[in-house]
Amino acid sequence: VLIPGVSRAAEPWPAELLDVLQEAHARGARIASICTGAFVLAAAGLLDGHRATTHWAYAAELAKRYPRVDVDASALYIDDGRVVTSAGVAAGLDLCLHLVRRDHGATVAANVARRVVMPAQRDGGQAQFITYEEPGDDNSSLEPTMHWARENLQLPLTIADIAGHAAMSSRTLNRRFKAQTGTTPLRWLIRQRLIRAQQLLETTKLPVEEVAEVAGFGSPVALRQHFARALETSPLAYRRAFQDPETRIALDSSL
DNA sequence: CAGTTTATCCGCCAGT
DNA sequence: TTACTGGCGGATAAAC
Repeated sequence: VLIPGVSRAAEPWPAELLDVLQEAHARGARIASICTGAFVLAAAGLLDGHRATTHWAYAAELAKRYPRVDVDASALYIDDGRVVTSAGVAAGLDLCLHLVRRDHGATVAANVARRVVMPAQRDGGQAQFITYEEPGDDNSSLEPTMHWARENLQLPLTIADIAGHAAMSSRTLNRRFKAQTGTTPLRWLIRQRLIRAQQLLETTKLPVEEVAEVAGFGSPVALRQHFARALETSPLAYRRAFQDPETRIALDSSL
């Protein structure tokens, strides 16, 4: 069940709506909200005791009106298992893509992202204020460097290497990276490597050891640790779940 | 999994 | 004066 951004003028929400939401949640449905939709979920009590986010301009009010909700205004979206909330409308796209990735794997998500013409790289922890479009004509964009880094993931890239490619100091790279993407270079790099590893696990039969190497993790241990932290699974379990996305989707829809 | 080593991040600040 | 860069060092996170 997806609650989109709604006008706050519509409060109080119809009791029937809240009932339906609670009922859906009780029988195991996954509930998501975009932007101010989080207020509806909060009113239904579905966010009590959970971490959640909303548009940055409303975060303070949400936290104040619903003290039992752990509001994190800095996140793009927060997946708390059964309940998923996202920041402003653009972050809603990230949330939807995240759900696709969770259900169908990184390869399918990448295809969807390409089809709807959006970049597929943002994770939920990223800051809210970042735009999709690059400044454009000015030459301050880090896009070429990020592209280069993605092409060379298998190399043991350091921040100094990346800064070197961008022809600036590490200190400046850090600052500019944060301004343009909302994350730090290393976090971004690890996420790119994880996505690459996911795709390799889905579409190839390479042993985990080689997947780790090709994705640029220094060791299979590093891959497993990052996998566990970000995806809450192991590489092998992930492969088992997503090895053949077509088959899996067919099976799911036939159930 | 825990302990150690190494790399990254970020506030502060001086320089252009 | 404003806008930006980049070195320094300690807190913190990643790699080993």
